[in-house]
Amino acid sequence: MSYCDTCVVRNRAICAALDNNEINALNGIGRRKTLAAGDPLIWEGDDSTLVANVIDGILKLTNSTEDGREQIVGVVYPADFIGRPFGKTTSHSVTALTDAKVCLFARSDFDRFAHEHPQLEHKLLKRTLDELDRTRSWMLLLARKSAEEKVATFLLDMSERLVDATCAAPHDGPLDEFDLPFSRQQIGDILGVTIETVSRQMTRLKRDGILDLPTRRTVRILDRQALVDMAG
Amino acid sequence: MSYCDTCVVRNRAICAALDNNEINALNGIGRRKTLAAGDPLIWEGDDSTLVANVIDGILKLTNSTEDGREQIVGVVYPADFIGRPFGKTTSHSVTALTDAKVCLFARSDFDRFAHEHPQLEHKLLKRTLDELDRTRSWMLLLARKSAEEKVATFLLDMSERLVDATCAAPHDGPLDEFDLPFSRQQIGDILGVTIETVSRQMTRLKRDGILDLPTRRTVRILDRQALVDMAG
DNA sequence: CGCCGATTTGATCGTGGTCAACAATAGTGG
DNA sequence: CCACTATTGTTGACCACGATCAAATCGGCG
Repeated sequence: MSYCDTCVVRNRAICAALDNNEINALNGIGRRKTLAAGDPLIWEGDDSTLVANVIDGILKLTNSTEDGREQIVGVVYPADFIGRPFGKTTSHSVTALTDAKVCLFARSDFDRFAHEHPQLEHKLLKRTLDELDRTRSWMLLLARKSAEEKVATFLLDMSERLVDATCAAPHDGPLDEFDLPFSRQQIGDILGVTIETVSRQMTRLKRDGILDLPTRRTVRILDRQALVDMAG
Repeated sequence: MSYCDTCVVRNRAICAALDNNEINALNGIGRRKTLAAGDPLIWEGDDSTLVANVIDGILKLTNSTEDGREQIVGVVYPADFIGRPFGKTTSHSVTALTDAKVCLFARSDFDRFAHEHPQLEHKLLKRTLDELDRTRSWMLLLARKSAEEKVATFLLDMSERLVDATCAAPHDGPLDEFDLPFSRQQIGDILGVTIETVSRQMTRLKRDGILDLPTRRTVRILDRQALVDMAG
């Protein structure tokens, strides 16, 4: 009897590539860990000794300059994979944004296991290729878009990404109302702007009737088309 | 007798994972293609029907907004892999920056071949993970660094990346003199700044005695430490 | 030599950063 | 449940960096 039997991401994480025997073997080398919001999991520049699957919660990947400027270079959701297998060092920090549960492996154990299970590597490869595409698209936003375009793009992105988080209704398509899993500071760190700029743009969107902001964390999209036009 | 026998990147590209029999099989589904500087290979949003290995030359990967702003999201060198296997669409354009030679595969052929050769997928996975790390580091630069820091970082990056291009001396370490494979416009597109800003920063570095710029494309680093300090 | 594209240089302007004050919300203990 | 505090978010004033527009200069090539 393994933890995995009851794992909510069993069929969405890379583990979906494995049959029951294999899952049991994997279970033998992994362990669960619970993180509180704000807890670090991996530090930038650490030796790469850990990899993990996200079971529940949201975590951020960050890079920082020596003088403390921080950039969020990725956000991981349940079923996503964390860490740098087959390599010596990790180039970014991983920190829980919400309370989170992860399934943790020693990198060396995972590397060995992956090597013996090509289907697992295949899943991981697809995931990594997807993530690379997403990351590259984000570069265009960071480098070329105005603050207005950044915020509009971000909100649209969220309304799509958070669909399975709110697994409530089986309707397709993006959400028109959702709770942001980020503070204003974190949104700034994602978009490469300051907290004040995020705030000003949000206020403006509300004033123009494109959004409603019932609470600080809640967003209701009133005019999606306007947002799309604005996203550039 | 296959093309691959004489391929200069045979032992550096992902093909290095294959033995001679396998290489022959791969050779059967690939073909060489020559590109002139400026030639496009793949268009953003195309159906993903091609993948390739770079044999010689340098190519850029770009994303663009509808209104024509362009961002270079990646640069590929000999032995690097191009394209999006196991997926439906490519999210960026690929264009030759210099005259180039590539080894081209139909995506479906490559996908099938890769599936049957886990060692190949493994190499590709490592490469993709490396590229993802590099891309994420670049996000910090795009989002948070000043023009001065961007240019300094870029020059240091070039002095390291171009080492094997100039396979002349067997000395390790970065180059202190090299020819940029990019125009000022392209440097701007990599750093997310305008051509004028690149030019001004370069001029300033020269005036301060940190660089010498014998020709428009040649860079000689006179004070590497100053550049490092400046890169932030 | 003369042409054309690439680059440099200069002048001006606007976006978003910075600094500072204020407001709202969440969290804590009486 | 409310007062009090700490934290987070909002708003305003000002300024700097880099964009934009424009002109001059360089360099390669016929």
